[in-house]
Amino acid sequence: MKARAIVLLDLDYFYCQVEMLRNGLPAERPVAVTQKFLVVTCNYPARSSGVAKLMRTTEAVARCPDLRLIAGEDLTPYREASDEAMQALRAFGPVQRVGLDEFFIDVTAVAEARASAGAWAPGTHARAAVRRATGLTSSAGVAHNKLLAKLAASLHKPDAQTALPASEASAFVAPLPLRALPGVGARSANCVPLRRVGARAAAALHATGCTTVAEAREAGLAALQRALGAAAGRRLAAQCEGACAEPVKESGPPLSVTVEDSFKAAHSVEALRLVLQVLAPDLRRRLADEAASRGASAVEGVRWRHHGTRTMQNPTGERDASVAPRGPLCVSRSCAMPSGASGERGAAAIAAAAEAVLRANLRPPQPSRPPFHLTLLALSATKFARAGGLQAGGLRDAAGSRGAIAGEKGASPQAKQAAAAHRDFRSGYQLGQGSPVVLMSKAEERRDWSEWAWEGGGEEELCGGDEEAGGAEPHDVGPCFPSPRELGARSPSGEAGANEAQEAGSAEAAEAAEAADWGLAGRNHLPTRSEVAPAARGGRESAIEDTATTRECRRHGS
DNA sequence: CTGGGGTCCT
DNA sequence: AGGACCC
Repeated sequence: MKARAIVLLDLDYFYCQVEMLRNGLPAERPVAVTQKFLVVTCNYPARSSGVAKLMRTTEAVARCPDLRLIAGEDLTPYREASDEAMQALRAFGPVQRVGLDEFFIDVTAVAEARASAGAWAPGTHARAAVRRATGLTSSAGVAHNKLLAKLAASLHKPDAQTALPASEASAFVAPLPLRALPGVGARSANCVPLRRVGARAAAALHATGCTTVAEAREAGLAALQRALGAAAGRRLAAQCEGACAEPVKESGPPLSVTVEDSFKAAHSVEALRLVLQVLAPDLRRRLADEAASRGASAVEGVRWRHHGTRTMQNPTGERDASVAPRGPLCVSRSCAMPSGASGERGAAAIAAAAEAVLRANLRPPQPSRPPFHLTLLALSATKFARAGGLQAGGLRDAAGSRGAIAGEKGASPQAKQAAAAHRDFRSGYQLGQGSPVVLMSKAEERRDWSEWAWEGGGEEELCGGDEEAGGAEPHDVGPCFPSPRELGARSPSGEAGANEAQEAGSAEAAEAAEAADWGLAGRNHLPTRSEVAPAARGGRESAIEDTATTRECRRHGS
């Protein structure tokens, strides 16, 4: 394959940085973005005080009394910032978005075009463009393929980048734990107790005794394919050499749109209807947003989760069989997506279709028992028609989407009531008298949680080694990639102060260095095994989203 | 006292 | 349709 130049750009502590910009907070101020009772992301001053992602807010404040907490339930600003960053990056080549805060860019063509005019530094320019467009700092990895770009990006952050020369690829990946390779998840690696690993593939991989890339490499292709199957084994073997032929797959409009909510319990169709009254308008609105390219002629999927079925915390799924039939974690069924109606009538049609699916698939009520016990409900739109086919019918919604959405800003009283009731429902609070919704009392809730508790502690303990690796300070990596003069690069965009924190080196020198590093000529000091391994999985931003609360905020116009 | 979305593979 | 993986 022709040599490529790939950039992985990762927006630093994404939600938190967006909020700091919006609120004009100084960089040194410790800040955390919360959802419900959890810190979902925080900036580096907060981290240095011991605040971590997914920490309870009470614990975070105890560790860092100065911590500024910002509610981040409304994802709208994050979606917008992500879109703006993506737009800015399109100038550099095809862009593949991963979550809201990561982007692969294939900069090969642009790099070749610029090469004749001298050295060109893709990571430096891409990060400067994102900063110019959004004000956000980012970290990047620059390499010949997606695998190495992704791994390199985690070596230096925030507001830094790492180029990884192809000549170093093999030595670079060798000491990494297998789990560090993208695509090798908890079920494929042996970092979790085997009793949680149902896949025979994982057991087989574990049986090979491989925990690091170097060991897997020695096991050989045949062994990996026996363990993982032909395709996955081949891919893993390639990754173990630092190779990755996977192209940057340009992200277009989404292939599916899902809205979902989880809750303690829904025991009645009435309760589900209440949830649907929130989910359906949200799905319809999301579809209207996307409709310019696909419209409403999709398939509607309805997915739900039975309480007590197999989960990560409850692998065997053993529980009260009266409300928790044995079976998969989530059940999904689909039906034709109602099309043609817009606005609230469209939402009502979606809700009605979903309710019909649920009624047809959930066990009918029994006299003395709750008919079911669902803990999650999702609506999704998939299998979109090709753009050409839509213009005629379903797209009416889309054509007027702007106006329609604006017109919905003030939600109807019914919608507001449904939203408020739904919020209460999620929180476990009682609704007014005569409510048809079955709610759990606080006592029931507690009992329920105790039954869910799993002996031996939580994920953190089980994956302690992994967590430890994730917490490693990127700058402990030591002298390796990139060279110090690259870190000193100023923005080549000419924007004053774009990288004011960085000191030495001209932009030209930095460009030459970076260009050399991802190209053929560069030769960097190699990190030692112990330096690289812990850092390789570090520093990823969590992108936990709480769209239920987001919906409420948006609906209530705040 | 983890989510809510996504995509891809089987 | 169900998982496994990613953020």
